[in-house]
Amino acid sequence: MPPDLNLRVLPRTVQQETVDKLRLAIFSGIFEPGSRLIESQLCVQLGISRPSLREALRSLAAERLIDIVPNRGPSIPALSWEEVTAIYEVRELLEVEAVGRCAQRISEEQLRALEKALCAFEAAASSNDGLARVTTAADFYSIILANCGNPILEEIHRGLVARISLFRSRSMSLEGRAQSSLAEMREIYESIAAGDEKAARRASRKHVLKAMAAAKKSMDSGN
Amino acid sequence: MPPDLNLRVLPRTVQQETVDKLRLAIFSGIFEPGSRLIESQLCVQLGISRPSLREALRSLAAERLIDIVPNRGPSIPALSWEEVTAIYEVRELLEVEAVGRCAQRISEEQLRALEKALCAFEAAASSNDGLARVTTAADFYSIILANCGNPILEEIHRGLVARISLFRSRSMSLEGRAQSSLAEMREIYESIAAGDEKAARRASRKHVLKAMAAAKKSMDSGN
DNA sequence: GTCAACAACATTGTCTGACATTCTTTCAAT
DNA sequence: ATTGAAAGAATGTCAGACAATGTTGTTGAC
Repeated sequence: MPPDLNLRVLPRTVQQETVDKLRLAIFSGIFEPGSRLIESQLCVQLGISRPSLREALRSLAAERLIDIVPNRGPSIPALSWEEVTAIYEVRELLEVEAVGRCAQRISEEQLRALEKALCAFEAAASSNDGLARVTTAADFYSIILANCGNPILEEIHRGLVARISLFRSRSMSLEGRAQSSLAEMREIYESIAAGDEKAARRASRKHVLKAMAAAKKSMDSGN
Repeated sequence: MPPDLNLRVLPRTVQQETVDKLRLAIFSGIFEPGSRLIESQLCVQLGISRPSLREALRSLAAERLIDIVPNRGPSIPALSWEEVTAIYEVRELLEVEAVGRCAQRISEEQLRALEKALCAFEAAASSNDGLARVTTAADFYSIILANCGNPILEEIHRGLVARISLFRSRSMSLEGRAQSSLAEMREIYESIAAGDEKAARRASRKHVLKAMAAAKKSMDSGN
């Protein structure tokens, strides 16, 4: 028997579907930060039973995508700027490392995929579709992280970025941010394509720092 | 009213207690890696109902402390060496950063606490109490991480170390590992005490690399 | 009118029990 | 020995219930 033929189709359970749906809902910002999630309401809206919902909520709480206070139930975290800063700092640490490794080891094929993702973001950056900007940018990173050679790094980075998804989408709709973001991402891409690890790390660090500055700006401007 | 007086005693729910108990049980290695956890058995052993147990299991799964495969249920992950390596690499990234930051910002008081933790580990290292070695070593890091100034870094580091707790305790009982570990930790402590960030980072990196080598050795030696 | 106590309501935490679906194992037949 | 089918075990999911806790609104006192 071929040893690693992973053909098994994982059945999707209600619990998993629910986690995915809620995660997406949180990303899309339909829940106000700080607002509470009422189990009974969610059950009706999602068409599932309370036990299934509660299991899904525990998963999300462990991912830090929601807070659960005993006897008060789940709510959307209202991140302070200190927390956001802390997340961006760790993100920088991980992302710079990932970009550096990626520059050393990415395949031709994946590099082409990365280029394609960059083009997609370029198109989105010029458009007015806020959602498209965020998702295409996410695709770009996702390819980099998938090629850094360390799945744990990838996993943790994904978790961190998820927690600040709202800030990212907000700051991405800041005047001019999409364009400068594009420039920074192009620099990252060029460095990776050239296999220049040092330059790639530099570009990546610059990009994260600018993203953090933009997030702060969007946060200060009240919105 | 004093604004930030966080006096609220968070009630502990059955679910939380269960998560903690199971986490501890996993750390202590009473479950064989790869072995399955049977809900009905755990319910009886923990004296709780299935819904509560299942919620706890979802939390642990999100922390990657257990695997859950649909229709097969939860099991203890059997980490491959590749995965362990990946975890150690990210741990290095985070821990080196934390140690470096800690060297710059730790208070006198916390420094004394760190020294005390080091002494506790020194005592444990000379003893034959395997559990004490692991816990005192964990205390030492925990103080460092708590003083790195970034709670996210701390949180993620804790999660990562949890996932390789078994390897850590195994390698710590390797002949001579505790003593060399002590020397490395003392070097870290000295650098932090001297406020020498560069040296602290160097010492930390060396320590993690040696720990990883020890883990590999203990893994290869079958056990 | 403002504030505090209290009652009514809403929500969560937890359990029991049930059933369909999906593994897993056993055992018989080829 | 391999295959196949049937029995058994375990999980996924739901419905309903009730106590404990939080929240809200009302009443009454000052």
